Amino acid sequence: MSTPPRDERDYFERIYTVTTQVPPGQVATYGDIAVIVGDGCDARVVGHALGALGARADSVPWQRVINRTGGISTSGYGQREALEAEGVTFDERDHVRMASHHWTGPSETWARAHGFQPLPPREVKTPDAQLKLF
DNA sequence: CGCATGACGCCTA
DNA sequence: GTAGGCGCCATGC
Repeated sequence: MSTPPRDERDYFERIYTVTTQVPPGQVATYGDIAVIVGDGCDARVVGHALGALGARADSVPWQRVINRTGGISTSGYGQREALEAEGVTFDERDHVRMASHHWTGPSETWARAHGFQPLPPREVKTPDAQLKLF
């Protein structure tokens, strides 16, 4: 297939759909959502889409989407409060404990069924891995 | 059609 | 580890 035209630039709808898949007690980064949506989607676009939720904020768990540093990018929406209510824990720096709550992405079956892409495995930081350049 | 903005991310100092 | 700058894409005017 050359240049997947897709149906339309339903980036917003796709972003909302993927975000809804994030289970309670877990969080995903804007970049993660962008990768899952694929098709040129970018973390910036994800933030834009979530910001445009409006009344649909009640149907989409936007609170489970945070920045790559594990911090809350929003302000005045009680995002941290909502996450804590789900069991998400924060450290002293107001950062989510990603090691314990970072979403591993949708199941391969679900992703393919909806035309999305599963989240690639994250590199596990190990002391030995640093020495293994190739 | 071009400029400015934004709930981001990566690199460098 | 913290601070600043550039790049990314889509949307709105």
